[in-house]
Amino acid sequence: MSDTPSNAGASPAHERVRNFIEVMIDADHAAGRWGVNEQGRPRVHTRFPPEPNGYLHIGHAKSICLNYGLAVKYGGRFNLRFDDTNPVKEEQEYVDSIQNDVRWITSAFGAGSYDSGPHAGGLYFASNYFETMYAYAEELIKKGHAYVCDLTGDEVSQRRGSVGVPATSPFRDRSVEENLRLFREMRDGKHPNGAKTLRAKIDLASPNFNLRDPVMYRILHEEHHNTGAKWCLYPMYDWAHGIEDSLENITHSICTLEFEDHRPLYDWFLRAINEGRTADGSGPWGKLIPHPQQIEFAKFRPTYTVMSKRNLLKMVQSGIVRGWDDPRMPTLAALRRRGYTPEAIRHVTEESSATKVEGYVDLGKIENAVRDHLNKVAPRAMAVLDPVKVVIENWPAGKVDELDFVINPEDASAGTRKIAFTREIYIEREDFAENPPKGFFRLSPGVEVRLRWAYFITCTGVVKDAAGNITEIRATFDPETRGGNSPTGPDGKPTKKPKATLHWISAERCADAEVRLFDRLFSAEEPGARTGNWMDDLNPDSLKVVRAKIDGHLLSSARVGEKFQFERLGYFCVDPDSKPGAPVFNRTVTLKDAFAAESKPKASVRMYTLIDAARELKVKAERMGEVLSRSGLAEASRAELTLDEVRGLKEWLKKNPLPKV
RNA sequence: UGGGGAUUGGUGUAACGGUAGCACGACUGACUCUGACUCAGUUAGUCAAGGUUCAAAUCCUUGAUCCCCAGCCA
Repeated sequence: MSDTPSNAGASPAHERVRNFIEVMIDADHAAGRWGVNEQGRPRVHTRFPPEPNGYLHIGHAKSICLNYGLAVKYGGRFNLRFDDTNPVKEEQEYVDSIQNDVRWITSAFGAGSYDSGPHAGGLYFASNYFETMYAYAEELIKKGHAYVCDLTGDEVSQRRGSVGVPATSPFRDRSVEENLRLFREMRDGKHPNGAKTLRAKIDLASPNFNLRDPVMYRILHEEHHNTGAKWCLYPMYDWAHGIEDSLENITHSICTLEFEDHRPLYDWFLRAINEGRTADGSGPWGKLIPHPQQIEFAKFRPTYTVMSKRNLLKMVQSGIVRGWDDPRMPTLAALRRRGYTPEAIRHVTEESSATKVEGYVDLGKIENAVRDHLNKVAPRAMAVLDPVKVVIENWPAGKVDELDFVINPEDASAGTRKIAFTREIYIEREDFAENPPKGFFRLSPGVEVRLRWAYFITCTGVVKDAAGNITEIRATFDPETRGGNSPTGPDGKPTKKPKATLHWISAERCADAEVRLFDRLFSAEEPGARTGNWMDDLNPDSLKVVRAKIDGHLLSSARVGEKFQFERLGYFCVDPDSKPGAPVFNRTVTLKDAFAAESKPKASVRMYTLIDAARELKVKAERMGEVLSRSGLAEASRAELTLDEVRGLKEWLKKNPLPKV
């Protein structure tokens, strides 16, 4: 992996550490498994296999980066495969959006994508393998490993058995001939939906319920987005998936943790197909087919959001958000629209590494990754979200001074451009205080501040309306400070050092723009943990729209998708809703704000409340520390504590143990 | 109560019988024409109890807690 600027999201630190999958690959390689590629490295061929039944979200991005990253790291290949075995839930719209999103995320590697470049393995559809899968199924019937079952779905459920009680099916012992005949009838549309299934004959008493004769095929008289009306018989995931991997000669079939107890089934199916097959193809069944290794890892779950397709769909359909790409959503389409970069997403997903530990990823960590990347690449501009007018009393009316504005202090090659300074300007309302609180060092009466790249000004007074609201600030400028530089004394050192530098906009040369300020969609780290209903934790203020004063040059030059840092405010991205002359900006993320953070109530202030809450946990005090460390989330939810508060509480308890009971 | 997983600072993650390290956060300070960035420093951890060993996060035993599993979804 190179360290090109486009690759800046990847820190060398975490590339040094191998995740458990890489450890496994290296160990397998040492044992001679999988063979080698052209470069003599372990052969690695991965895939990302989404079902096209929804939009991809940031959790999928982790899987994409993991799989694609492995291919890049080992000089292997990566396939995008649609696992489209259930026509009821799948749509072409999703097929299109997923391809777009996978291309976008993989672009962060600077090494092509699934369909171009050195690691392109190609684009595949499980539905294109239906014929082969069908042939393998007949083979299993002939080998006595599968049978047609006439039980209905309800009957199967009733007969599933339970812990220690085996399942039953009266159709288990049909002859091969009868099974074959019935299975062909199923394929030929002779039976209605649900009338019959093909089941694998494994073990009705298995403690692993997935092995209690799982269904391989169900009848679904349904149009498929790819195969149309050709089939009315569709394979189930467990039967289909291993075959898909095998046909594509995948080495490592990476999926999420909930499939761990499907792995025995994955292996059973592949072994059943390979039974009687030989390396050279001699014998009745032909050549052995590849048997990939299924590996499971924990999902990527950010705090302050919901991730399941069902819930995301509900938000879209109920109008909580404006669509799948509403910038508040965790979908990749939304993140892209909001201004996130694929490099930042890659960085944060890789930083959390592939493990088997299920946890949450702080949303703050994700936000931090975008800040880091955008700080390096985003050109600066000035905008005032909540303007208040400042009149420079000693600046001649009508005079315009063209000053130099540094486009990106982090990138000297970005250069400078001109900005206009005039008698009337706007500054941010929160940058002025008539009676400044302690620690406030922005503009207030009698105080001198610097205007970024412009002049030092000193506040001389305010103008108020009848209600006492400040409508205008009066100030004077210092002509010796042009460009924002202090005059220097005889020793060459600056004679003035204002404590604050404010952003500003010329009132005479500015433009108006809609700016959409997003906040987290939910007010709880784990929506629904408290009440069981995630809707209860919706943040009513997740979207705020303001009319802002922006740098005049942005009016004509800003293009959809373009990203800026509005100095001192955050990173912003031009939304597709923009019209010529009427740009719309999305706030991707704010800048860190140490002053604002300091103004928040300290955790210790609320500690007594927390102790009370802790007692209400109704857990023995002597076990409090343990309970909080292990099941803190659930208990805290019941006590309506936030995670931050639990952390504070844990620290407090360390220093002040509660009395033993 | 069956099966499958998991547990290391606030969070995430390394260490694979031999110095518990890294990143992020938080806190201090320095720097600064963004209260940003950057830099320096501080803070803080092996789920518990036994056992094996010169030596245990790592091996053994017992227990605790959390997650997943009885779709003709994936």
